[in-house]
Amino acid sequence: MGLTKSDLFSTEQNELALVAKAFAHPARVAIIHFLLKTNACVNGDLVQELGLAQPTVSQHLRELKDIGIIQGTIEGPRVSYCINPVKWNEIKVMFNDIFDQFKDPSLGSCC
Amino acid sequence: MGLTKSDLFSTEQNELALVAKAFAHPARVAIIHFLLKTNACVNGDLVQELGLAQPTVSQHLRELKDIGIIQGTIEGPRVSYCINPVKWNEIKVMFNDIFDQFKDPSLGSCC
DNA sequence: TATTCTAATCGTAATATTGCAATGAAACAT
DNA sequence: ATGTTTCATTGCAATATTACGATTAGAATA
Repeated sequence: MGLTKSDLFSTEQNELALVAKAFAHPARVAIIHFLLKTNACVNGDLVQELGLAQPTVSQHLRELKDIGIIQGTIEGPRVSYCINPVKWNEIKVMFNDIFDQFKDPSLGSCC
Repeated sequence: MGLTKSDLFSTEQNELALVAKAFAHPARVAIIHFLLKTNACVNGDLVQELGLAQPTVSQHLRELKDIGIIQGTIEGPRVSYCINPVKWNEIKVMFNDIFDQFKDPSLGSCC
């Protein structure tokens, strides 16, 4: 069906799934990488960097913005995007919460 | 088009995107949560837990298995799934690598 | 062997995602 | 004002994902 049954799951589970989607496409990972490296950039730079058409890049940027992981400000005819520090930290905490929940059962593990 | 242009991106970017997909659906997050909590379980338990049909759960399990984040062993008529400790650690490192690449520009940030 | 139980697979329908050409909007320059 | 530059939006085609009913495969048991 392609329709996720969000109501079956907890708010945390839905939220994590949403945030994970930011990283779930290589183009968006590449955008995040680039933003981390340059600490601010514009759409045009990314079109060069990624090799995707301008509307495609713009769309990925909007998704990242909707998720909240990046933010943008208008600079004359350009737009500057950068990582949202607060959200970034929230996401980091969310993932580390999960990662740390796993206790390696070194004493006779499961399967 | 719906066709990801993987060849435009680096191996790391594609790999991270692939792994992120494990977390990019609330049902899979719920499965991971459950596996973390119980440290091993079977498909049937998950059908109860998730409220999704058995084939749907089975499909999500296979995706998680394909990604490598979980592993399963046959136990009579049942299958026991659990977290793959090695892969789990790899994924943890991958995400933390990215998370730690961000230096908060507290001194006059970007946008 | 026949039955039963559990989970995987197949087939299919519906929705989501990815990508781009064309177009639009906003700021700036001439 | 007209053109230019930069990015967003629209509209559409193609592929991917999600979900489930029906069926199949495999193991345990009667």
